[in-house]
Amino acid sequence: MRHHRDDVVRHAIDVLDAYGLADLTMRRLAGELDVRPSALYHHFRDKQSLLAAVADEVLRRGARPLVSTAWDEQVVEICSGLRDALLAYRDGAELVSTVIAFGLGASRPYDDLVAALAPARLGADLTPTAARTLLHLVLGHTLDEQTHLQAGSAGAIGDDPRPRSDFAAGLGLVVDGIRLRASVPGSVGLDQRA
Amino acid sequence: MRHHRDDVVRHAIDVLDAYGLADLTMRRLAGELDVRPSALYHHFRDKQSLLAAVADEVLRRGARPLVSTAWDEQVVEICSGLRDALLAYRDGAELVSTVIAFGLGASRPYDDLVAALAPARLGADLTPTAARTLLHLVLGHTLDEQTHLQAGSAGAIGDDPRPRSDFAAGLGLVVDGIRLRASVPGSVGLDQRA
DNA sequence: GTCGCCTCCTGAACGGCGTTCAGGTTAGGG
DNA sequence: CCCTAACCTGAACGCCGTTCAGGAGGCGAC
Repeated sequence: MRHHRDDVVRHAIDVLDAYGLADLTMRRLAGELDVRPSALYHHFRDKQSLLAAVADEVLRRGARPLVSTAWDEQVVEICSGLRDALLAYRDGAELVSTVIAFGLGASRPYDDLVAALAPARLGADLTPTAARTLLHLVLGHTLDEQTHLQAGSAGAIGDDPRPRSDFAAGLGLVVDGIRLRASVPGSVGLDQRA
Repeated sequence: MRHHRDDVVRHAIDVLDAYGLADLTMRRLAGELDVRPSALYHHFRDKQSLLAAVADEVLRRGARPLVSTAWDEQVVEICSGLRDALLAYRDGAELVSTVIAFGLGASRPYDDLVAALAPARLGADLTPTAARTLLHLVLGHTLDEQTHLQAGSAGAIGDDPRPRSDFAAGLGLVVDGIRLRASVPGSVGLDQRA
């Protein structure tokens, strides 16, 4: 049976989730598609491009529409949604982190953050900095979290799991820092429990 | 000539700086030491352990004593020092990031941050969270920065370099967020330019 | 002085990886 | 029905990390 680009990406996600990023190899993926490895190079220039497409698909599947109107709540939504998307597949955080680090794709979360931060009217050119800071926090934290989760679910112990809502706490830290520089205060002043 | 563990680590750093992490291979390192690859396995159980030792040495070489007394200034010192250490060698940020992510070593910066944050008396168990948040910021940012720096110094253009003091701005964001939760306010209230 | 030990290393192999390329096959529109 | 483009094969290349049995060499103990 012959495949298209999308079939390859779909199967790649299956392999990723079943065997992990280290075992997401061109040969194994080809085997899963019942095809010779060289066939994959008809669809992707190299493995990096494949991984970029896989990362984009992981993010696409995890995408949710924003429901908040205040910029700070939107930021929290985007970051939490990104974390959920990364946790949805084995090694998702590692995959997306490397793709972003090499600048090959997965730029959607950054763009969304910049858009959400725009109404805050941060001073100078602080908006990209804030967006990157948030992105680094989410990627780093989720990578940590996922590594420890998977180390725990395998036999390897010796690593205490992360506290329950560590993510929310770290994110709150950064959002507060951003809020201090905002000309438009977001939802601060409203009931924080709302 | 026969080598010790430390010779191997030293040469590994040379190879890292000259050829990059991707080309820091057991075979190339062995070649540089004028030795067969299998000889390296007398000194290190596997490549991961080697990389952990290399990361530790990179951090050790970059270590500087703290000069500040206020906790928030110490935090900035530690983070800036870490960034400098990572930038001192090619792919330093990528190396240390992966070693930390896999939990194989390079725990010094985290421990230092926890120690520096202690006097702030953050609520609940927020100290480890704050330390990790800072660490993720520094690692993520520096990885970004170094990637773009090296992409620029190679022929590959198309990527705008990061603004000059983007790092300090992002760090300030997070430190302010932490300061909001501190029972001991650090150097706030003193002249910020001091 | 030589014996034995411990450290360091060799030589050779194993299985796996990403990637290339010339050429075969097949589906689907004109 | 044929042609073209999309898709794939088969075979190879040069890397990689890692293992293992065994050889060499310095050095302290006797």
